[in-house]
Amino acid sequence: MANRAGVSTATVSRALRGLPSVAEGTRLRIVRIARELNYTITPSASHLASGRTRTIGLVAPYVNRWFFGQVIFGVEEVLRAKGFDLLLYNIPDASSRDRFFDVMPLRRRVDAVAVLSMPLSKEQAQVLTGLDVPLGLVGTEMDGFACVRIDDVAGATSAVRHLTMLGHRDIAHISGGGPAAHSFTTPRDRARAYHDVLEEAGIGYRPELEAVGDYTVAGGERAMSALLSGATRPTAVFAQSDEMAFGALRAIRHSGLRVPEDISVIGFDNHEFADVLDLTTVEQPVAEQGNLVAQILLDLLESGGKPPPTMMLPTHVVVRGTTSPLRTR
Amino acid sequence: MANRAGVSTATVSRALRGLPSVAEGTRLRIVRIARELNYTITPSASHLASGRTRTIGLVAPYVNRWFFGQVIFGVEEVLRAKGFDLLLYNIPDASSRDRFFDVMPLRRRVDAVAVLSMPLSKEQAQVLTGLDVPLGLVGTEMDGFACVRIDDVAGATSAVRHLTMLGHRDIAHISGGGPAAHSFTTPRDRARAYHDVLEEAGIGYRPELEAVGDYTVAGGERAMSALLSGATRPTAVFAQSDEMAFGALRAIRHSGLRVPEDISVIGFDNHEFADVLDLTTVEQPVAEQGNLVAQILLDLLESGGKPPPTMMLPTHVVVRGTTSPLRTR
DNA sequence: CTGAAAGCGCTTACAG
DNA sequence: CTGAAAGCGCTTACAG
Repeated sequence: MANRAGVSTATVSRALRGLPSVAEGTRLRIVRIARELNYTITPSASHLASGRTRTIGLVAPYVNRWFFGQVIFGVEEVLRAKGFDLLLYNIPDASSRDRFFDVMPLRRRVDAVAVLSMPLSKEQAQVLTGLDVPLGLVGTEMDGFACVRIDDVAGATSAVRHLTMLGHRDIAHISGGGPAAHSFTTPRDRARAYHDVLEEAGIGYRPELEAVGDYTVAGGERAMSALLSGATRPTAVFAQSDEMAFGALRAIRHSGLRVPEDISVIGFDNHEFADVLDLTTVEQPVAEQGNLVAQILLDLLESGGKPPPTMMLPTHVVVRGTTSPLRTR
Repeated sequence: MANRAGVSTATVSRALRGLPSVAEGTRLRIVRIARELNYTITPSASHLASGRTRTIGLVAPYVNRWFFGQVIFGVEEVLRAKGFDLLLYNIPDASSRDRFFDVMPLRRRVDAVAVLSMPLSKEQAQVLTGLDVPLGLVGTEMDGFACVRIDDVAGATSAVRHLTMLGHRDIAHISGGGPAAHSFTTPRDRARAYHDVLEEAGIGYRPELEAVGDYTVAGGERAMSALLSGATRPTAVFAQSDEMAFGALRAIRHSGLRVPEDISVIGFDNHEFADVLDLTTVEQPVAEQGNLVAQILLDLLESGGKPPPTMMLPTHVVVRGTTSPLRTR
């Protein structure tokens, strides 16, 4: 390529990267010849020489769930526009997670890392910090990461208040996260909001109105079935995710009860199917969180500096057909 | 690292890759020291020297739709197990597609490429072939690619036959793909099966019973609305995807009709929400197609050779609550 | 079983 | 504005 154009490889490199220190004529000629020869810079060689990979690592606990697909979409969109590549790591279970943090395939492979909504142990966070690249985090918060999230407390508060304002008092809660829930902000914050709203409404907390899902439809269905066979039948349910709310809808209808006449249901996320199933829910911007974290990482790469303060994106209740005022039986 | 262990870099390289030509004691010592020093081989240097990237490129038209999320999951799962990395490219629209094939960011970056269910022009296929790496294709078929797919004709045939066997004759069709449908196997094959089954059942084809969706819920809803306002009201509908079937269900219920009493609906895919919405559908293995294509590419990388013949995975009808025998009105 | 040496294809001071 | 040269961190014949 270089001798074909009659210049040194250094000049080819500079021309193709658009550095200003190349004569316009030279640049044009080199670019033309590069096209003719179908020549591309070899990224590995470039990385080795410059230290920059122009690649971002994306670590996700799931790639085949709606929320994560949306965030991945958002991240990829921004990266592609800037000519960055995306290396995707899916670590859906404990063993793959352990293996990932042990092997750390990201080492010397990426310029920055984005982690999608998942609980990280201190040790895991340290491994990432040890990469010595900008770190982003979506959906939760942690020291040393550039965080993009929603205010889960505010979102869940508005959901449960929606129910109390409709007159409901026997409000059940389908929580997420199981035993690890207390260590992860999402389930913890949403649960806290549920408790606080009941408290402030003078209703008080009744453990028999809580059941654990795992952010899946099946989990929500199981949780709702358990609630329905309890001593107090709730007149309303707050599910920590739409997927669990969908499961709850199924369980309620299976039991012969009607929504919202007998039981109101509100979810969280505004999943693409919330509209289809006419589910009242709390909307959060999802792809946007992906966009934002990618943009922040690219900025950090360009300008250096510390991670900016956490960005909180707004949520709001979308009222649809699964909630209605309490009817006295 | 090398001098820390008192050996040459060549030996470190050999030991860490587990080559047999290293004394056991030496290998153990090197591996231990590597752990202590948190040392990892720099992939770019390795690539530059060896020509192997241990990275697969995955090109998808969508990353935030159920089908694609499942396939990506399947591909990633196999790659991770083998220590390969996954570079993800999402090209959802014409402009990003053009740009992708023009810039070809995969060049000199990956050992193999998997393309997920999307129509490729001759030129685009040639660009990929020009990469000179093993190529995989999921969901459709093309020369030069290792293909993993289902038999769309067989799947759609079983769907439409399910309706004819229930006595339906006014069977509508919600097709996918719009104007480009004829150039892509998925919509074309499924449409052909619809026509053929009607033919063989002596029913014949009526254009007013066909409407175009675009594989989305909204598209299916629009298509169904159009069908309902047509001259002939269908008693059954075959939608080319579950997402479109979900939209159809909505449109039908909005119009005051009941499913399956007034209209039977069958979809295609067995989407995770088909069960939730009690939709009769044609199940296809999705993550498995991702597993398979990844495995084939890795095999090709190891053994060289030509792409194996197309693998066809089985489909079958899952009968749920949205289809029932024709009732005479 | 191990090492010295060349080379993979770039980028980056340095010099002019 | 451009080039020569060193160097990035590996792998791979080749030799022993």
